[in-house]
Amino acid sequence: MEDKYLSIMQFSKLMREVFRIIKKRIGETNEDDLKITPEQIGLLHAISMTDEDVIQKDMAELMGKDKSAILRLIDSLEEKELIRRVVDKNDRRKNYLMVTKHGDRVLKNYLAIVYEIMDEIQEGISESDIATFKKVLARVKHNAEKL
Amino acid sequence: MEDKYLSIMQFSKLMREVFRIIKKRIGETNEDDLKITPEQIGLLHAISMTDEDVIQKDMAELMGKDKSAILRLIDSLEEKELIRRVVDKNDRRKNYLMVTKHGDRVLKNYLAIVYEIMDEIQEGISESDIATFKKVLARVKHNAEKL
DNA sequence: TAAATTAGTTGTAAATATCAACCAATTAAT
DNA sequence: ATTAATTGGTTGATATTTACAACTAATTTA
Repeated sequence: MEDKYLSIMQFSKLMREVFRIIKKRIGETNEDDLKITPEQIGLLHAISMTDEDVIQKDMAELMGKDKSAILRLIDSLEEKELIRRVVDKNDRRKNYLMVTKHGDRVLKNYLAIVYEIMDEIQEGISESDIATFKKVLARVKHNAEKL
Repeated sequence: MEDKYLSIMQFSKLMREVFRIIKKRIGETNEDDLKITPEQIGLLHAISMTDEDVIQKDMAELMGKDKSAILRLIDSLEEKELIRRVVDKNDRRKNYLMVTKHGDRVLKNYLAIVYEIMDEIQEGISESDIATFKKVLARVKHNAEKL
């Protein structure tokens, strides 16, 4: 009956599974810098990926979270010296979010582990199926944004 | 560079987006019974879907969470009278988890909304692409379980 | 019968989230 | 130009979820 639908429940579980694997691998490296929560790395990654410099408000919108939630994530990233708040000279209400060198390094190392896992997780799946998967995902994302 | 990989970060964001939409739609219905968290409905759904009667330990394994986390989710579901704990007569350590009529009703109504959203979210995607998507997902899940 | 295992519970602590109230800086309106 | 409104960020309060460890009670195994 629900066969034609993507199952959001199964999605959630898969995500938990993947983050469990990431956590395990990170633990094995003994690199304390990498011991960072999914939410924190997600935000760091998002800040690092944007084409333009961003302020806190931008990230709240981009991540689809309340500005206070973002603020606290930023606090935790700043405490770990992975990013820095830089006040806009022209509009002193705004904090630009800058990734530190250390932040770059940590992100890179983290992603290396993630890609390693992704390689294993995608084993046996053809490139064209991966492409289709990504195409569907992009479309779903597009459709979802309008709702 | 990271083009051949599925992006776990984007995945997370999409999931948040979908749950945001669900929450919004639920809010519009004004049905208080449906105001239930994603984790709670996820567990209710999982309990309802199993072929055999399950105990708490089973759900912890199935959901990939600590047994105490499951226990507290069960507490919250029981408080809302969506499920009931029933002690096994032969082994009094075990609690079978039974979905109440009310629980069935709430789950059904919730899923109706989810399916409605899924219809909109899958618009413009061919059935064969959806099928491929699900195939990939199943394979990913399978691969992930071994790690 | 004693020891080990199993299922569930409780305490504690951390992380995340939202909402509302608030301040300070900036912009718009009268 | 002064007041009013808006904007970006912060704080406080509260709720949910999670894991880990220590524990109890019931059942099995030795």
